[in-house]
Amino acid sequence: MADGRAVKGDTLLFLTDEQLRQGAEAMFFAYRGFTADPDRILAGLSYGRAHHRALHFIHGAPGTTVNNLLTILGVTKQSLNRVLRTLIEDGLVESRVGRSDKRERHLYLTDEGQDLERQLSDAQRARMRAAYRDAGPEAVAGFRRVLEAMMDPDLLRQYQRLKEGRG
Amino acid sequence: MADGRAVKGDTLLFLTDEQLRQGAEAMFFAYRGFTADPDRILAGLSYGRAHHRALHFIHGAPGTTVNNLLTILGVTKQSLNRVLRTLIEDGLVESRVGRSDKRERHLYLTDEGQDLERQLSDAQRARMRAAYRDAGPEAVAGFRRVLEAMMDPDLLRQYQRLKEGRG
DNA sequence: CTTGGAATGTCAACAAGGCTGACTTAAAAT
DNA sequence: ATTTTAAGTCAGCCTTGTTGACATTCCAAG
Repeated sequence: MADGRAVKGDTLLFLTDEQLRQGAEAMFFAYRGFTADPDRILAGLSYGRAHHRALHFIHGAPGTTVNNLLTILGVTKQSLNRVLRTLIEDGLVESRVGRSDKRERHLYLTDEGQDLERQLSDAQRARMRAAYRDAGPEAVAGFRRVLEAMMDPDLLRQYQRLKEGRG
Repeated sequence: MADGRAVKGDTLLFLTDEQLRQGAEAMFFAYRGFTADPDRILAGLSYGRAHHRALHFIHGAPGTTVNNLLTILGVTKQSLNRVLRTLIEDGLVESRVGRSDKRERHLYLTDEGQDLERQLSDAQRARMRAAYRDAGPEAVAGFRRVLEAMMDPDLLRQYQRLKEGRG
């Protein structure tokens, strides 16, 4: 029906409310698909999505501190601590006292933690790879561009600073 | 770094694991941005994301049954019922006993329900519209294509059947 | 017509994972 | 020496998932 309307200065409105609504629904259903496979794996281990997120970001920035992780994940330290405690107790994550600043705890995945993280991310990547293949390279570029425009820019900057900081 | 590798038959691998990882993170951060504005509105009303979802899909398919909604939302009927009960008590949703099958309850938004739904979807659409504008029409098309490829196809079909059924 | 099974929705209780607030400990900064 | 910061803990609350038990209604097989 109402197809894309072309642009005019910056008052451009190339999308109707209905198209935006459909976009929101697509986002909802796609996110469900996106988390479905890891969720299935986690369910059998008495872990949840919160554990997956912790493992993912520790993997991506080994040696990161608790405080960094809090900022990235956007949860309270009490909430993160509950998750982190079980991961440490179960031997998936190691917490080392900081050398220069002994107040800090630096977080690392153990071999066992690496294994689970890989299992989870393999499942998730398989789904994404299939979706990317179906949609094609140009669609993927657009996908990434829209996602980036949808993020909170402050958070994005913080995250990039974090990753650069530990090369 | 490792840029897109071109395709070759169907063993195409135009993306590295690292690029897929970044895609997953983008999805995570973008979803946070996507839900942030409605969440803020809901927080002041002692409602949550579950209420938003119910309002959204009742708006989109007025007269739908509880069972339909369960399928779409992917939760148990007990979970949905709690949310629905508060919405009905608060006068945002009306539940009418089915005419032909009295076991069914058909759901409608009241005027007040319409108001809140609109407030929430306006906030969400504003964010999406901004992201779409930043990314441009071609990116949006790609975005939609990837999202659709990422959904559970069964669920998608069910949903489309539902919407057509009450065209 | 009756009866048993399936579908639909409700109530109760529990768990995960968010949250706030208050507090301790240790180390760093002033 | 004092204040601030990083991390952790305990207690308690809320939302939103889950199962299990149950009532109602419909429909189909006997």
